[in-house]
Amino acid sequence: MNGSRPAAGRTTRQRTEVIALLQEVNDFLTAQQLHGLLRERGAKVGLTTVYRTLQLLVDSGEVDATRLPDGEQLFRQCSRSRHHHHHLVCRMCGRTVEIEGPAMERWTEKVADQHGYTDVAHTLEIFGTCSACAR
Amino acid sequence: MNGSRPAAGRTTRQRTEVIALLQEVNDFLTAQQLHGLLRERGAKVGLTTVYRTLQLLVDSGEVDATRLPDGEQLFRQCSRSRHHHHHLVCRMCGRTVEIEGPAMERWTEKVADQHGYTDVAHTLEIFGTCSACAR
DNA sequence: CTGCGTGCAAATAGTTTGCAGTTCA
DNA sequence: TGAACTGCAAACTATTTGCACGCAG
Repeated sequence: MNGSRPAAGRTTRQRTEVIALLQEVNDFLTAQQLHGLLRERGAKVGLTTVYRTLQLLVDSGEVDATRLPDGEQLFRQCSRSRHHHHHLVCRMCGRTVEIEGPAMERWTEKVADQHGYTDVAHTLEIFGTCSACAR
Repeated sequence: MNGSRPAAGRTTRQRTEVIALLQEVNDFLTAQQLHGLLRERGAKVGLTTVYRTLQLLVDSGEVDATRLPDGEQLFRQCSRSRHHHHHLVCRMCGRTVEIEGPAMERWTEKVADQHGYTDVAHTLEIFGTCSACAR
């Protein structure tokens, strides 16, 4: 229903760096944090480029994007397995756990269907305080 | 764990108008749309006040807030029954259906618990195309 | 070569804040 | 009366866009 795939574009130094960092961190980061980290490690990448690259990656489905309750965007390289899942995020330290819930997935579709909605999608985020922060 | 309730504040003309409109519309609106509608119907309310009132209502739990995938905030007077629920939103026309899923609620808590997360909360939105828009 | 990609600065858009005047209790 | 509320304009923040230059293919 959505054959997005190519969207690769050129292989530039900055794109490589952004992607590399995303793979290393393997956690949610805002575009700004990402940009900051890149500069720290010496990579000369403009904030603009970070945004543009991220946008590209999200469009091609290589990166997941969410929003903080505060509204800022968070990016993470996780759909690498192209596998749909959700996140359990610590509201204190941000530690994230990937979770799945096939039953829940089915439930959302069933509900949407019962109300006559098609082409269903959903977003689910679970927030909590992780054991380390709770202490 | 959270006995929020009072937070009423003063009863002013503008607050009354905002609340009245929210009750009438009973659907998700952005602060700006709300402001626009208020002006149309002659109510003289400043955008600033709309934002401040909405913030107040959200804090006191009288109003629900979400975000468009685009990032803007949406407000709706629905937790009136103080009952936790979610929404099934048409991505075309915005038509919204309130839904519940006790089993799903329990599931999120169980998952969070298994990972040692406490003080759990979650957000879930289901997007789809309603029957009217699908035609 | 030649057009996609980059980065700076300026532009947006939504939301918040400072402050003086207004109003509810 | 006097603290809470209002509204305008200015401030902010995150993100986007215009444009000239540089580099991948």
